[in-house]
Order: sequence, then structure tokens, then C-alpha cells
Amino acid sequence: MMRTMSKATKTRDLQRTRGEILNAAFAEIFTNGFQGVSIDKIIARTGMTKGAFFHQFSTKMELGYALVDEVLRDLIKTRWIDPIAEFENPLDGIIAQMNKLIGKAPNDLLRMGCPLNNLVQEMTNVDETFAQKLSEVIDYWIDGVDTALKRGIANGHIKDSIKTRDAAIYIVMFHEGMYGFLKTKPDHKVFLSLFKAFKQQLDTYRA
Amino acid sequence: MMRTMSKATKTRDLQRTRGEILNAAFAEIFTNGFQGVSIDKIIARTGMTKGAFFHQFSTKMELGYALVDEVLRDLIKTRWIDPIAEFENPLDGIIAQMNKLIGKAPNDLLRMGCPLNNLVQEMTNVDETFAQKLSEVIDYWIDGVDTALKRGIANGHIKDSIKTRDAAIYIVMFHEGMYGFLKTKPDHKVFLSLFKAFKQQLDTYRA
DNA sequence: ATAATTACATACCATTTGGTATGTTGTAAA
DNA sequence: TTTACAACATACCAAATGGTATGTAATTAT
Repeated sequence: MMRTMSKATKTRDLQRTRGEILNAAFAEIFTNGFQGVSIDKIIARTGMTKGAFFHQFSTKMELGYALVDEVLRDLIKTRWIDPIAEFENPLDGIIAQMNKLIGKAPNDLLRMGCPLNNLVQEMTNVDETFAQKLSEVIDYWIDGVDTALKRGIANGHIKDSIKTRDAAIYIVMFHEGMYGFLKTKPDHKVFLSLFKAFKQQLDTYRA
Repeated sequence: MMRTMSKATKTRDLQRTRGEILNAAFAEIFTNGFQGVSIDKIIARTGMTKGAFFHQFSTKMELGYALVDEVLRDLIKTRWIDPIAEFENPLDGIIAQMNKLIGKAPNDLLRMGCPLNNLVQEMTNVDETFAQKLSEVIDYWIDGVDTALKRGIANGHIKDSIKTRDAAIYIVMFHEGMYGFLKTKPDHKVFLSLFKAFKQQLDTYRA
């Protein structure tokens, strides 16, 4: 019969271990890039061994794929899609969230860029499967924005003449472009300058 | 006395060798990233040996620095700055060049992105000197656009109320953002969608 | 013409890398 | 309680990596 664990915490837990490895990998890859990180460094960060690693992932590439599917996708959802739903006017939500997550980020965080965008730029040309999975997350993001904009139209906050998919593409591209650009110039003045142009564009969508 | 070379072409030429290595490195790094490329692969492409390589560059990093300083900077000048000067209205020049170099590029080239942006995203967080040198090239680009816009104001094509540096930052960011975004979605429709928004923004600068 | 130097070639090396083979022990079903 | 397997740990390996030491021939200065 099925028994949920009792006594002390289990010392061996497949999913927990997987999560810890993915977290360590995320941090390492975020700062050094996928190709700049070794499996040894990742497991060193977790305190585990190669046995644990290769029990979860058959190759380094598989770890990368899992990271995109299981971590990055969720990150986009949590940071850029779900919060927008809290706003009655999705345009205000998008603007508020950009200001919160990018505009108010410290400079050393800005220099690290966007985990998703970093991988897109590094890996798209290197590995086909990587490219596909990253593209799926981008699409997921675009779809999320698209849906939010459609809600804005139904809400009466956005002109119904606006082509929501085109607008969503612009919005996502601007997020990633901004992230990428601020890596070289992690300056609040630069953010404000770009932010202003972004808001102007979004204003043209308003009903 | 100084004699320019005669007879056959010199078999040994420091600058020529350096150029060949830099060209091979550029191609390799463009497709695999800096960290994804080995010195062996670069010299294999040139047909030279390690002796030649390390006579020019003391480390792999030094090659990267030289690539930014001696190749990427010139690429930006040739592709994105000089051509604009041919147009009386710089805004038209910027738009025409974007359409020419990105809009009319084949899909497999679009998937490779921008050599400069690729390196920015990959290396800024990895190596401080790399970040600095890349930042200098970005600044060089921004300065070039800034100068062009100022000429547009003097020309009477651009409103003199426009803050040219802010506009230049927006323009350069949009180029790199577009390049980066099209890596995941190398689709002409997507280009047109973004291109339209870009042109709309530039229209707000016109006198 | 000769010597000195520079531009490269060759051979080699310590370390790191992704990956494997094999052991050991916690855990759950029978 | 035993059995069986799953979740790891340990030890090891071939290949690739960045880099060096040293040799040699082309070029330049004397």
C-alpha cells in the first residue's frame, strides 16, 4: 500500500535530487554559459557525485534540455505571464512588471541578462534540439502576452484593430533586447531611455 | 634601405597570418560561440599550426580581444555606420540598411544572429575585459548613429527636440534585439512585424 | 655574405572534459 | 523479513583542451 514518508526526511528522493541539480546548473549556466560550465562544477555545487548526475541525465545536453523545459519555461510563466493577469489593463501590467523586474534590478544582476535570452543567443546555432526547445519557451511567452492583449481588447482597454500577435512579438522581443542590451550598459538611465520608448509604443495600442 | 617585396608573394607575413587566423576564428566563433571553439579547430581551418597561433596571441582570450578590437568594430563601421552617410536623411538610411542586411538575409544566416551580439550575450558575464571591449564597440555604434541623427537635425530631416543619444540607444538596441529574436524565429513575417514597429518609432523623430 | 632575428613548425604535456563501469545502500513491494 | 530494484557513490578512462619548449627556415639588418 502507498505510504507517504514518515519519520525523518527521505535521504534518497529522485525528484528532489533532480531539482537540486537543476538549480545548481541554472546558477552556474546563468553566470558562465552552457558551454562554459562543466558537469564537475555543477555537481560540486550540489555536493553530489557523478553517479547522481548521470542517473538523472544521460548527457550534458539532456541536462540543458531539461533546464529549458522544466526551469526556464516556469520562470517565464512566474515572472512575465502570471503577474500580468493581476492587472485589469494588461498594458499596465506589462509596464509595471518590466519596471519591477528590470528597472529596479541592481546593476550586477542586470549584467547577467536574462537566463532564457542568454541561452538562446549561445545555443541556438550550436544544437538543433536546444534551439527547438528554446523556441517553444519563446512561443509560450508570446502566447501568454497574446492572450493578455486579447483580454485587453475584450476589456475595452485595447483597440480592437490591434493585431495582438504582432504586438506580442514586439513586446517579447523588446524584453529580451532590453535584457541583452543592458548587459553591456547596466545603467538605470539607459533603462529609462528604452523604457520610455517602450511605453510610447504600448500607448499606441490603447483604446 | 626599405624595399617593398618583389618576386613572388612573401611566404611569411605577420599581418597576413594574423588576419587569416582572425578570419578563421571569426567564422568558428560565429557558429559555435567563443567557449565552444578550440584553438585546434581554428588553426585547422587555416591550415597553420599552434606555433603560428601562439606567436600572434599569447592566450585564447587575447584572440577574443583582438577579434573584438580588430574585426567586430570594423564590421559595425562597414555595415551599420558608413552606409548611413550615403543617405541625405539618416532615418531613411537606417531603415534601408536594416531592410537590406536583415530583411533580405536568408533564414540560415538569420539563425546565426549578429556576431557582436552573440559575443555580448555569451561573454559579458564571463570575462571582464571582454565585456569592456564589447562595450566599447557598442558605444562606437551608438556614437555613429548619434552623429548621423545630429546630421539629420542639421539637415532639417529630424526634429531638433529629439534627444539624439536616447534615439541612438533605442536604434542600436532594436538592431541587436531583432537579431537576437530572429535567431529563434528566423521568419520573414516576424521581421516585417518588428520592422513596422521600428519604422513607426523612427517616424516620430521626423521633422 | 653573414649574422641575427623573426615567423612559424613539431612534438610534447598537465589538466579538464564528458562519460562509463561497477560497487553500495536506502526503500518499497512481496 | 526478505527480495529486488532504484538511487546514488567511487574509481576510472579516452579524448580534447590550452599552453609550452624547442627546433628550423625565411627574412632583414650589418
